[in-house]
Amino acid sequence: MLTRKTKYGLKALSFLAKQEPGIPVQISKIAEAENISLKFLESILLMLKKNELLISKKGKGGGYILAKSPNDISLASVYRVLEGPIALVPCVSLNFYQKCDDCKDEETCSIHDFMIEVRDSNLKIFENKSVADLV
Amino acid sequence: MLTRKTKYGLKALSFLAKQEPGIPVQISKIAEAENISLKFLESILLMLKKNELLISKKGKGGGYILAKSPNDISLASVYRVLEGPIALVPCVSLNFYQKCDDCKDEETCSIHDFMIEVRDSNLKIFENKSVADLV
DNA sequence: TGTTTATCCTAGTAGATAAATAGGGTAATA
DNA sequence: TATTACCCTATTTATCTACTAGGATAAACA
Repeated sequence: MLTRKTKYGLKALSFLAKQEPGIPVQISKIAEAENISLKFLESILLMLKKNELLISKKGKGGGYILAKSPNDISLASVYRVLEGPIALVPCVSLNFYQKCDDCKDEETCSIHDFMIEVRDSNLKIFENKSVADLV
Repeated sequence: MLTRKTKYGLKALSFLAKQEPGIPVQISKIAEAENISLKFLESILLMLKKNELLISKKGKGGGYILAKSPNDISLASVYRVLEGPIALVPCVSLNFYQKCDDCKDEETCSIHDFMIEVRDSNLKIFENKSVADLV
C-alpha cells in the first residue's frame, strides 16, 4: 500500500502538469483541488523541491512549478523521494541497498531471487511511466 | 517493503517445501534454521494454518505440514494472508476493496489507472509464482 | 493414567511510523 | 513597507511492527 504522502505527491504533480507550464501554482490551490490537508501538502511539495522535481517562487504570484517537462519526471523518482525503496527487501534495492539483518547471506536466502523478479517488474513500470502519463 | 511477518512466512513455507512431504516439522526447527524469533514465527504459522495453507499436528512428533502441494500455494495467497492487499491503493484492490476517503470519485482520480496497471503487474507475478518456485 | 511434547490462544509492550497540526520565519513582489 | 506565499521546526495522536510472556489444550507414549 502507498502512504498518503506518496499518493498526495503524485496527485499534486499530476495537477501541476495539467496547468499552463511555467506559471506558479499556489499550494492552497492544489490542496483544495485535490482535497489534501494544506500543511501536509506543504511538506510534501517541499520534499519534492529539495529533490529537484519542483521549483518554487516566493511572494505574491509565487507557488510551485514542475522542475522539468512532465515527460522527464519518472514515477520511479517520485516514489523514491516520497515512499522510499521500490524493492520489497533492502538487500535487492538498487538505490537504498542494505543487508537484511536476519539473513546469513544473500546466496542462500530462499526468497532472494523472487524479490529480484518483483523489483525488476516494478522498476519496469515505475521507470517507464512519467507524470505526463497521469494527465 | 515487506514486513518481517511476510518475509518470515515465505521463508518458513519454503523451508517446509524442502522437507520430506507429509512429515510434521516443528516450529523450533524452522525458527532455528531460518533465524526467526520462535514466538513470532509461532503466530505467523498459526495465521497460515487458519487460512488453510498449513496443517498442524499437536503433541509428540507433531509440527507443521504444507496443506497442499507447494505448486498449489501461490505467493499471492501468502502475501494476502500476511501482508494484506497486493494493490497500492484500496480502491483498486480485488480482495480488499475500499473507497479511498480522500477521493471524490474514482473516475476523476488522476492516479487510478496507473494504480490498476501496477496492481495487474504485481498480480501477474504473485499469482503465477508458488512456494515451489522458492525451493 | 500421568508425563512429556508441541501447538493454540490471549494479552501486553517498546519503539517506530503515519498523518497530520501549530506556529512562527524568510524572501519576493507590488 | 505591507502583503503574499513559501520555508522550517516541533509536537501530537493514532496505528502498526516485531516481539515477548505465560498459560491452555491436545496428542503421544510409558
